[in-house]
Amino acid sequence: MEIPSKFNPHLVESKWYEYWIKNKYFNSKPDKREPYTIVIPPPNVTGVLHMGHMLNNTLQDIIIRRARMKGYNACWVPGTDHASIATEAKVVEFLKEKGIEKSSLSREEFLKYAWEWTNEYGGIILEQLKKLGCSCDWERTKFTLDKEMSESVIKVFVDLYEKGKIYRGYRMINWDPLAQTTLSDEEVIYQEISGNLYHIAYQLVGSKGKVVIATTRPETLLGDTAICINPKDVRYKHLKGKHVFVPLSKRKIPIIQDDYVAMDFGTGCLKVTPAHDANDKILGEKYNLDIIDIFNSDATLNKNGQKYEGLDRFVARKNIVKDLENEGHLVKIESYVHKVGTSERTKVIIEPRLSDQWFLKTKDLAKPAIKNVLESEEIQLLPEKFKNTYRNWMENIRDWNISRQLLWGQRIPAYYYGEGKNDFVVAASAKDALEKVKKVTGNENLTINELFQDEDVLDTWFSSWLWPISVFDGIRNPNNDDINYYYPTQDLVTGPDILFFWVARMIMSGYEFQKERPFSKVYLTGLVRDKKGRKMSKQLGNSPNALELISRYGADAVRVGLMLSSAAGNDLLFDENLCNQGKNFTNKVWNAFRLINGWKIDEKGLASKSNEEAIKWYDSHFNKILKWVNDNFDKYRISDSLMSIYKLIWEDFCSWFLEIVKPSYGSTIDRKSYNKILFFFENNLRLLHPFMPFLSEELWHLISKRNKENSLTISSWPKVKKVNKHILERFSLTKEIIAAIRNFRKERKLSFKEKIDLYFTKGNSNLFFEAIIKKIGLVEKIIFGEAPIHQSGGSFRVESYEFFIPTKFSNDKVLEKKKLEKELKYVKGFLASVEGKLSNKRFILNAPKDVVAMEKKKVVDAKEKINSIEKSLADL
RNA sequence: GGGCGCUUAGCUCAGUUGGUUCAGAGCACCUCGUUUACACCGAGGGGGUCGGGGGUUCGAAUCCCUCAGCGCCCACCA
Repeated sequence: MEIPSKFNPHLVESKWYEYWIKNKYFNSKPDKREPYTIVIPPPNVTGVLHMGHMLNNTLQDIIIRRARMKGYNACWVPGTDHASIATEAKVVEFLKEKGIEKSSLSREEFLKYAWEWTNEYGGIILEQLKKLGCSCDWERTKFTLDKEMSESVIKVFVDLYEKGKIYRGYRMINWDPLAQTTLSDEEVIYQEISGNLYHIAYQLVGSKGKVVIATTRPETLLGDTAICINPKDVRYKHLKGKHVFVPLSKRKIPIIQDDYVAMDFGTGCLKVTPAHDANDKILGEKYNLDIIDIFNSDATLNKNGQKYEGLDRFVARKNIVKDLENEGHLVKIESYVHKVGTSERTKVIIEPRLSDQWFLKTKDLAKPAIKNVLESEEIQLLPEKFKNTYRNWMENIRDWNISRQLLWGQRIPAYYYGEGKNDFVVAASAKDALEKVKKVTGNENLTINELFQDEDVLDTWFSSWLWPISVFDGIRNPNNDDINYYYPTQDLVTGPDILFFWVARMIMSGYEFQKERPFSKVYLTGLVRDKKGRKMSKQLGNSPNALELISRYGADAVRVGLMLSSAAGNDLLFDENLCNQGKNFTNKVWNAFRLINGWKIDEKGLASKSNEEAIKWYDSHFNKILKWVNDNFDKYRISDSLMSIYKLIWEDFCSWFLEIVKPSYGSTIDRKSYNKILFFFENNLRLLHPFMPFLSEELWHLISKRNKENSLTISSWPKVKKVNKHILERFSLTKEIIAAIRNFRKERKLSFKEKIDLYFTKGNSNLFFEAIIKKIGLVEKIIFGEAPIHQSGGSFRVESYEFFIPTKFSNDKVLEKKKLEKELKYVKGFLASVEGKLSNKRFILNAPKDVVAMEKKKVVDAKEKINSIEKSLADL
């Protein structure tokens, strides 16, 4: 059988993925086994795979594949999120290209287009996850706008409303003028911009005096309904009770006093615009000021904007500033850096706006979510540092604005029946609503057509906060088999950027609706950045195409590349070199197989001594590493786990073990050793499988013919067996001796092919593996006893043992002398420092006994070594 | 403005309660090697005193203080 020297991922990836799917290895049904559940953070239905997804989903796949191998009933639920604002924006754009304006469509027409679009372009990302090798139970795929999912959302809304936790309020909200919707506070990103602070003079009514205020938003003066000063401000005592004219307008507005105004900022006078600033709104309520809204929903000025009506807010600002200047109102313009809220989705500057919105009270919901993360640690955040961030947000949580002025989403189930603002009922369906309205109004003749459902839809997060419950239909159908079996889930793997949007809210909903935590561990990944540390973004064009990466390096290599340096919570500086390292590794493993596969087996032959020794060692060593790997997995130190496996296979298995057991040219290997080697190789593949599912599965089947029940995907994770410490110590000394021999050859320019004799001046063969040293070190004879000092040659020391190798070179003595002297100097210095420590009485008195004993042993060892070196020097 | 975190080899990072093997790993680098698994390889090697300063201690990368730099989260100062 000819096997190419390079692993070709393209030939195996789709083959095995189809095989896994065909055999339903990823599918899960409740059974007697213990469940291990992960719900995917549903990507945006219109999204395409990017590096963040790759990182995130590789981690989940590693965790779930290992759980599956460990015998759990592993269930990874995939799905997508309707992402109302982002998707709607895409659909709007798409329609625009076809010449259709959203405003020209009815709700039904728009939704029809949106669904068509979603069905055509949505869900691509799930197909891409398959390319990565993700072992999701695809039969459980959910979409947050699926009928059942939406019904759950509506049920929860009605439920919370009836509990009095949802209310309608006329509030100052964050308005996105581009998307034409409100945003929750969390969706607003504050960005520092350099703007101007305009100092504007307002003319006092009935006097010649002026009042100068400072503002960053001069255009809003058209909505001013007061000027406010601090009552303690002596500079402005004379203004009390006066009025001013609003510049560019004939309106008179009062001067009010409130200690909210900071005397040391700006001029100490504040213009008050209750319609366009949250704090001004508070002042407005306190002093019963008028509210003048000057903006349309797209942030152009409305009729209150007078002659500026129809202009965009920023155009209006320019014009107004110019006019203020012309009319002598503009005192000065200072450049000023301040923070401005922008929309997370559309990036435009947020406009504070007063409007009717739906809110969810969160204070009570937050209580169990605080307690169980911060106190009982029923839910653990990894890494722990995020607990602080979480606390900070949770303890200052504000009510959640859950309504959005969009079409793509679950429509708010509030039905209006009258003219009044509060003439509405909340019900799961129009039919239920009608019944409720009849009850409320006593009007039995009402029909459904007379009810008007609220135009708004719910925030997307109001459906995704139910995700761990709703994917198992636990809201509509409590106590069904799935929810009882799979909930609570085990791990959630996601980015810290949605800790509040999503994670915290899932925790709240979990305790509220399921009375139980939604998951026990939250693994927060870092951001994927480029190697210069910049965020990956479309604008910068620094994000590699994920699929292209997979096709270039192979999925396994990319997975390994991503995992090689990604501790939880740490940003990952992604460099394609990492993929290359992953690819090299796949090739290394591949070639290890080729090597073993090429050996001729002697069915009757006996195992050589070196084979026996090597097998004993690898058996113990593997278990030592396995334990370490398991520990790291348990601590969610996934990249450390991988690194241990990487070194185990590359260094220990390939560079040491295989080199030892490799039959010399033309000879054979005995059956017993060979079987052991295959057994070890298989165990290596088991450890590798969560990280490199394709390569490992391919090799698993190449090693021997397997039936369906024997796929690596559903095989078992190795159990830790006993480790023989003595054997490990012997091998470690063996390695050191071999390294010393190699060094010796290199120093003396002695060929690596030439056999040597090795004198071991004391001790016995129990200290190391003789046969291995002979084979790997190319040693003809190992002689226990005094070195033949009359011969030319050289000595070396490993730990406190001394070795001697005779050579034919006459110049060896010079070399040897130099080397010995150098070594002597070092050991003497070392001895001096240890003795210094020991002569310190306080050290002897205070340090633990074993530490002191250790130091004393160091002295003895060092002295012995000095003796040995001095003797060698004398003998030269 | 408040809170949190980080600063260890050229790069990315480990260093659990201060004390054997505490100064480590991977990559990169240098030297040597056409050994029939792999040059996407093998063998060997150099490199940091742990951001600066101060302190506690017999002993500190590890604890405390301070300074500097970086990052994150929260917050309405116009």
